[in-house]
Amino acid sequence: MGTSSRIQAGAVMGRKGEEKRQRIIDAANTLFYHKGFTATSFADIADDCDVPKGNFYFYFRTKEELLDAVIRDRSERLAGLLDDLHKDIPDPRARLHRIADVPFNDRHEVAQYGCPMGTLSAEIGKLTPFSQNALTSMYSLLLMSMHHCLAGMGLSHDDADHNARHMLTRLQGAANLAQTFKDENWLEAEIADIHDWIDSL
Amino acid sequence: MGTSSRIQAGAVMGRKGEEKRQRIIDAANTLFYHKGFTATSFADIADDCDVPKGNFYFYFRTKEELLDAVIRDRSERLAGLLDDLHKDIPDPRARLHRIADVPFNDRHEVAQYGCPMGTLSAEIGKLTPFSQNALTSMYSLLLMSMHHCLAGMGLSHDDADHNARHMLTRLQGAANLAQTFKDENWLEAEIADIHDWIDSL
DNA sequence: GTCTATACCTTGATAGAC
DNA sequence: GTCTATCAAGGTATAGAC
Repeated sequence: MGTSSRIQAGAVMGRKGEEKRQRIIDAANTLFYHKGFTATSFADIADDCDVPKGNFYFYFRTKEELLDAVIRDRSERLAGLLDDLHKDIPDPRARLHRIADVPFNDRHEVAQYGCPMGTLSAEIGKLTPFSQNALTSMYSLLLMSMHHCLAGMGLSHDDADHNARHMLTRLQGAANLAQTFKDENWLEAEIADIHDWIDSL
Repeated sequence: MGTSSRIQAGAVMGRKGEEKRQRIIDAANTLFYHKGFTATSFADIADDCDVPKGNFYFYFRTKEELLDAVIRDRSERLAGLLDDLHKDIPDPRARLHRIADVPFNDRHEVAQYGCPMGTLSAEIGKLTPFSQNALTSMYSLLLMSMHHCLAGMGLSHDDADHNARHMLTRLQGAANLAQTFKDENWLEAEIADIHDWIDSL
């Protein structure tokens, strides 16, 4: 948090400011997910977080900087989630099953809005390289977690690499098609297959 | 073509008009793919196709109608491509291999802009149900072609369903992640795996 | 430090001349 | 039928009062 505000607008904030900044990020996070980055306006965000839109520029110099903060915030949440799984579930295979279930747990939203990372990445990848790094490092978190599980299950380094990529690909594709067809069953079916595949390794 | 113009603006056009309408669709098609639907303005399209933007409304009542025409145009191209494959390659397994190679053949563009259908679907799915049907019927074309190949390879109806879904999921995920990482190798690696998988069926 | 008022630009869409 | 000129609305961003 201190890290991310350093590279944002040079603002020095008190406790209240930090809290307000977070409110903006939270509202933007949801709206970028539900409507997309380009289709979301500052007015939309302002309505949702009760901060006047003119005030946004005290916390973020541009819309892209807000996007960056949103992605970093998501990364931190994902890192926390993966950390928790790592602490709570020592068995690597069981843990991998739980990772496969992450999108399934949100299947209703995923069928409506797609994968929060995948849809944003698809949009941003066309627009600007600005937040490219933040996005790929977020995916790398997932890949590393999967890799760690697979290695723990006895796979070689190369095999773990290969299968982590494979698993992420399937999850991403399932999320995209579940959204396209507005059908959670697509996600459900493919994730069920992934569970079988994990057990076959 | 006659069919699609009927449901668009009530315009009656001559040969020149049809040709101009097609120029608009072609330019919009490329720009929606490269920049996204929301981020593409009529001014952008007008610049690329040498038709004054005010004139667009003679051919399409709204931007959404233009989008619809773009998707229908893509559908016709895909249907033609699949038809050609069907005529040229009678062996179902060989044909399925060729279908798997479709995104691979455009790997350079896919690594930059993602899957033309998948990225559009991810964006549009959040905005409006307007072109939902046109999009899903386009995916259904692919699914049916895959299903037909799989059934021809001796799989039961249910197995063919299941595996067509699985294959489409992998292709879609591979395209998304290739774009995210700006890395054609991701696409290449996953499609290589799909070829192995096809041969294992 | 925080927020209001607003500038300036681009958007999708329209009206009416040719 | 085709296109130019323009609209009202909404976009991001800024300047400056409190």
